[in-house]
Amino acid sequence: MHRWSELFIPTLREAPADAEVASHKFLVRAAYIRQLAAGIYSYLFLGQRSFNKIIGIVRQEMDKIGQESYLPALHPRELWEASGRWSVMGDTLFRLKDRKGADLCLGMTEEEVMTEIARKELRSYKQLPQIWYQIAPKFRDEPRPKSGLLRVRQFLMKDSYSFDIDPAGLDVSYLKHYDVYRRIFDRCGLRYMIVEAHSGAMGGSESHEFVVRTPAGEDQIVSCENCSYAANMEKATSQLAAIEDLAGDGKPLEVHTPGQKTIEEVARFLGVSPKNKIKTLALMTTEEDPKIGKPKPRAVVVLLRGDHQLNEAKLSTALRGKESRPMQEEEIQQVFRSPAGFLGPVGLGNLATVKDGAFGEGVILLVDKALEGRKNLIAGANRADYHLKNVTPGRDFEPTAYADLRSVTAGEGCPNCATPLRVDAAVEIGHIFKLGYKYSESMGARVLDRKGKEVTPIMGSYGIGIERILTAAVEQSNDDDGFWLPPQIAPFEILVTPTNTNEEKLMTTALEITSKLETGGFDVLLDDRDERPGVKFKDADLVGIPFRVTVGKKVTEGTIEIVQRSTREVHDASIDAVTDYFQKLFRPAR
RNA sequence: CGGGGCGUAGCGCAGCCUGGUAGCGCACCUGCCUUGGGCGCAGGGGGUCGUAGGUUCAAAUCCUAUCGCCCCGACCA
Repeated sequence: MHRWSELFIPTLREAPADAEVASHKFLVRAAYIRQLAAGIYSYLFLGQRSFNKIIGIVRQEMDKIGQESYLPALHPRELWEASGRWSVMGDTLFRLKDRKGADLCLGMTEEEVMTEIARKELRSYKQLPQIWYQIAPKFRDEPRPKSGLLRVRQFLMKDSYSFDIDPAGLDVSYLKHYDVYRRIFDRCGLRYMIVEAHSGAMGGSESHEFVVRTPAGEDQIVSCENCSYAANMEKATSQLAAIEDLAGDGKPLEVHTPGQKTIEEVARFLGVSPKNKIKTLALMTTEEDPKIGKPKPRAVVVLLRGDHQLNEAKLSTALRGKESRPMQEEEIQQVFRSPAGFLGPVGLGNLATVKDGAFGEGVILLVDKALEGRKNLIAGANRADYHLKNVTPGRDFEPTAYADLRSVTAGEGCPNCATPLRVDAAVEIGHIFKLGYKYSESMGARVLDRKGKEVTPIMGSYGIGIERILTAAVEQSNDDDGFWLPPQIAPFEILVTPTNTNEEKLMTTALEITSKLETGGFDVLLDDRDERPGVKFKDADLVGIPFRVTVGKKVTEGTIEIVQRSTREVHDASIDAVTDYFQKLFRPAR
């Protein structure tokens, strides 16, 4: 029997001053977690119990499609160099040296280790498909840990990896995960959405995120309330209302725009809408120079409609997976021979073209599709205090390529049905995606197919953030006094509260009810502390347990109270009927 | 990485500007009292003022450095 008086549940009356989001405040106040360092948390008794419940559900469902394993968190550098991620991951990868000076890192995910096992052990198509998973800590040296458990440097992840002989096989493994994830999140009692996601630059063909809408979230998701369209911001597209082009049929014409640098300033100065203006962004990327075998900088110019925002994930896709950064002032001078603020595409020499799917020499000029077919736009003249009128893409400059580069905003038309889209913040709790051949190829995993030919297995990878399930649940269900969890993931399902432990009748009844409920298969916590009722009720409201049985004065009439935390609904039940009551209530969920 | 803020008892904070005995509320311990929404009275314990250096007769307070934590930004040229 779990007696509160003997347990370590240090609830707090006040939240730590630096807690901003509800889940952070309440998980600390309710004694689920304590912070050890930035983005690093200890899980106390209640928190760990809740995580164990979540892990239990995840494990039970994952066992239906995969095999559990447990991989090291400490990885040798060589493994990550083989996949190329040692350099790609930058400072987000925790790195350390052992006593001999050998480089190691702490795993962020385990593609390398899983693929290493596959490379060494898998020989034949007969061994495929495989789905291997684990539930283990992951480490990421986030530039900015924040929001309690939402963005941390160490966290628990269920990660799984599939190996298939061909893309059709991958489709099956992917779908299995899709279905199992739905069961997992359903069982965890979350209200979640499934959205199309950016699959990363390297060959990922399909990807879905499982998200929970909450203002505390860091993801932006775009969804349609009319049809089923839903995607995250990195992937979302929309239909745009037609824009009336400015009149004019001449060649580009310089106009004096003294000191007018920003889109808004220029538009106001010229009396036009930002929608008739071109936004010119100057960026630098790096690429391998085949002649010298070393990376060299490469200029990228991006054009967007004046009121649109660049989406970096889409840009990265358009650049074949390369990262980029804004140009420095000197670099802008070099490429444009113009101060920032008056940049434009007209007259840019040395533009790259695309041949055989690769960029040729020169400046890469990427133009957002929203500018395709537009006419008579305003753009910078590459000269201080001047802009150009009558700029028409395709006539006055030739883009290297048109691409979808902009972020969708709320109210734009759904790509399927034109209904205005909504944009919401959300927490990502799960992500599945088709990796393709990236790791199996780079790390040299090969199997023989039916014909005895060597082929590279195709992979998928799939993650679930354990802590985020709890965090999202708290964000979804809280009020001023605390939060309530779905019984399936709550540390306890029922809290039994005798209002006065000094009254023998109350205590014996509370003990009796507690043990009956336990016998009935419920997880029960008995609040046997010698505290005033107010204190116990406040704690009861705080700690996330979805039901409370109050044992008070009415025991003399053979009655106790059952309180549902979510609604605060109270009803009386006879002492003998308590177990029955919960059995009926819980049966649908069990 | 850029900008801002904060480090004083377990938690929340005051004191710092204007240098001179380290305080308040909650929590904790003891006793009494109370028992349906963080009750009351009395007594008590607990702090290297983040760390290091400097200025000074004297530093929580002024100066410098450093570490930690939080927030905003890191795209609109």
